[in-house]
Amino acid sequence: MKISPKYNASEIESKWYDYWMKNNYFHSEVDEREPYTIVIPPPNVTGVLHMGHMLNNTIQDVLIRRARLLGKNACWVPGTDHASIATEAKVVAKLKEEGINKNDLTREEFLNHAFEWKDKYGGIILEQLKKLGASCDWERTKFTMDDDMSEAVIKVFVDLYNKGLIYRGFRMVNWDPEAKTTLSDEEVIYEERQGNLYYLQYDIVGSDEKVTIATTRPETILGDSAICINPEDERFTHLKGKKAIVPLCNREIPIIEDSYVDVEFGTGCLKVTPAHDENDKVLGDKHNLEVIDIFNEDASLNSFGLHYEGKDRFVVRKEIAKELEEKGYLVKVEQHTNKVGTSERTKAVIEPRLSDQWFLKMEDLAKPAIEGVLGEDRDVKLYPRKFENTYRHWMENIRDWNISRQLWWGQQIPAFYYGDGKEDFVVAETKEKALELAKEKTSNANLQASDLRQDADVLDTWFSSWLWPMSVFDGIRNPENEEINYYYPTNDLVTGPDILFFWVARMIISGYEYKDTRPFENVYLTGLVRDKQRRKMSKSLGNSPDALKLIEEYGADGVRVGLLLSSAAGNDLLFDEALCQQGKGLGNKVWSAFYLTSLWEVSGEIEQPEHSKIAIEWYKTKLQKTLAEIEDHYSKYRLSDVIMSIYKLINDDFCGWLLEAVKPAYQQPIDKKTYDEVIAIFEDNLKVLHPFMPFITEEIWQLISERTAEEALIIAKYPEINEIKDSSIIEEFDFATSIISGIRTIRKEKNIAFKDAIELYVVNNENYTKSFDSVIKKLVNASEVNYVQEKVDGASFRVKSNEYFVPISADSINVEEEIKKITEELNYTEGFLKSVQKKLSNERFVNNAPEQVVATEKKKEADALAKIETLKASLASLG
RNA sequence: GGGCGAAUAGCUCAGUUGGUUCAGAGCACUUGGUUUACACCCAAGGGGUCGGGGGUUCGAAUCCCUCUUCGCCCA
Repeated sequence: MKISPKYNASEIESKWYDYWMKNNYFHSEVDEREPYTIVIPPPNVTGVLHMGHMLNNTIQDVLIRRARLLGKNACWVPGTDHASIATEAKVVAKLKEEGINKNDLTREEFLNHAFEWKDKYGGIILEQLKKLGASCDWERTKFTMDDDMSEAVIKVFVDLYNKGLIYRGFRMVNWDPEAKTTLSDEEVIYEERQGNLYYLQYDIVGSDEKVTIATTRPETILGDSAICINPEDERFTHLKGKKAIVPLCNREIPIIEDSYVDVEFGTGCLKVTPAHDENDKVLGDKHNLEVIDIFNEDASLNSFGLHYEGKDRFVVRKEIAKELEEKGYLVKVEQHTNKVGTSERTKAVIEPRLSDQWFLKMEDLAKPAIEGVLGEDRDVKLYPRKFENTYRHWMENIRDWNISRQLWWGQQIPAFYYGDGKEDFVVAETKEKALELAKEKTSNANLQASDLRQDADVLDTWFSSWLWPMSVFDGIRNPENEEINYYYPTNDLVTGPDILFFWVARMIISGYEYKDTRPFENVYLTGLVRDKQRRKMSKSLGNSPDALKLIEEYGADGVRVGLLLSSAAGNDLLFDEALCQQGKGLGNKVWSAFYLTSLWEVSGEIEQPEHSKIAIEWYKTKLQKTLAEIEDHYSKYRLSDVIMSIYKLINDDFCGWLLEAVKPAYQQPIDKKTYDEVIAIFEDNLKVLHPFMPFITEEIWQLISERTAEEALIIAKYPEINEIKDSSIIEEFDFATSIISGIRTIRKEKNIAFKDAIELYVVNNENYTKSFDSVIKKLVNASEVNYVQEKVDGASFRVKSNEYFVPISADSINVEEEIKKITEELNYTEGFLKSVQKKLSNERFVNNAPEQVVATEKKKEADALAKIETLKASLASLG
């Protein structure tokens, strides 16, 4: 068959993806083989592929494809996450564009819009993953709000409630006034903001005294319920037991004492606003203070805001400062930088707010998950290990998880209220069951379903994704089903360290709680993808390349290799398109090597030449050695080292040395034995490379010979890894490459064209094998390798204590230069010898160092001495 | 403010229990070359006081102390 000298990625990639799909290679079913399972970190259902996804999913695909080649039953479960806040925000924004206000819709109407949106945009990202070559079992695609997935979530909620682990609490939460919902601590991003520190004067009841406090939020004075001083602070002793008057609203508040107050900060005197600050809430509880909430849910002021009622907090901040100034309460304003919490999704400034929320008690649940990761047997292993410390710190200081969100898009909390009392509710999986429970609890048999009102809140998105590895196999609803028993626990999880706590830790927790086992054995934490200037890739900076365009330009294979070449686990990846170029370059190299073999005319008539025989023998050993190295890298999840080893194997060893050694002369046929062996080697190379470059390897595999569907590369058998009994051939070959390099250098220095054959003379002091002479002759175009006892006139070089001579015409020999070169080499070697001998003459070294270390030093000494002797002999003959 | 981690070639990083895998890789750079697979190529080469200082040791990139700089997480 005629092979194109150029490789066309985009055409070939879609061809093979279709072929793989058609033959159902990605699909997995329970069978007797060993399972290998990965669940995808479900991307947001409305998301589009970005560089982080590319990295992440390439790694997963490499692991899955490798497992498939190793004969395991590989199952990669794909899916998407409903991403409550992010998606709801997008739907609200879209409705707004259409002139529809969310608040004018019923819950059902809104959800209809949301599902419409999801059906339209959801899953785009999964289609994009296919372009990357992701070999997911698409028949298993899941969505965190599928009916069965939601059922599992509700079941778990009810179960945890019944275990007493879920409770309702009036707590200070992070309130996003824009999305009008609670955020978990992890969804709050703290930013440094330039603000003001306002110094305000409060009058003291029954005296002319005043007290000055400093605050960054003057609008909250309307919610003040105390002034607090440090009892040790002598400046304020005279205020003890007195009362102050809040400016503008003229409320009397107590002056309390607490050592919490930092005497250094501001005036050393603090206003206490329990409704609007976490620390103040603690103080308020301790001192039994009134709680005055001055905000509406959109952070505009309510009736406690007096004449500011209805105005936004930031507007009020400016206006109230002005009013306070006019009325003489404002002493001064200082510039002040403080950290402000903002919403990860809406960017709105977070308002600490007291409200009724649902919480999950974490302390006991976390214990097995701490032991699982940090215990001695490392039941769950984190790669790289440095994340274990971070994990420990978080898990040991874990706080209860606020699982309710004031949204509609998500699983509605299955709590049903039958009255107005705080405890007038029941928790059940369905309304029917709830009614039964409510009847029991109230002893009111006449209670109707219509009397029950379900909690309006939904559950935090992570409350569904923390069950992901179990729920995708229906392991919550049917805990003993065949699939969960087979595929769970899964093997590897690949994700970013930014969701170590959001997601990974919680899956570990739920795994131990519901299956009493780890959810996965290994967690590979990738780094973040950054640009060359180390900036995070983001839409707003516009520094994120279009993933699909990259694939178009470099091919999926090229992008995959480019991404992995520089991404050691846990290290940030500084993305540079040049890396994709390198990836594409490897593809071209492989293709061109294949093209070369396709040009060969094979003859059964000729014998295998010596140089081919020995080179193939060497490569086979080298391949085994590399396979072992690769295995070691895989076991440590060092995928960038794996691909680098493969890169060197194919680029240098296979193309650079082996093919050059066996390549027949122009228009000469190749012997059949060599051809067959090279093709077999090529096939092994393709298998090793397949997980990284699935498309081009399959293409070549199928072109090498006609294959049935059962013989496709994607399901081929990975090369066997055998222990190398004798690796001396590798060292001998390395010696040969040094000789070859030496001759190439001479050719370059003396301007000898490659087509002009040279003669080579050797003084074989090392007693080095002659096995590779045929290879050397071929690769340097030497007509003869002559073994001699004495120096020969011409250019020379040395490998260890062996001397090599290439006779050249007398006028191109520069004796002075030769002398200089050899003298330099001699000086270096003598210096080296000196340092070795110094060591060896140190009695303490000889007595204390291990025998082997001393032995190697002695060997160094002997080698150096031998070399010095040859160098001196050379000098003598020259001079 | 608390915790964790990092600093090695121009860049990105390896370097495991102190000693032949100890100063390495890839890229970039310089020089030369079409040699009938590949210029998306090949060959040869230059380049580092292992962040600074101190200590332990026969021996330190590696262990300890200290300083400097940077990153991440949490409050």
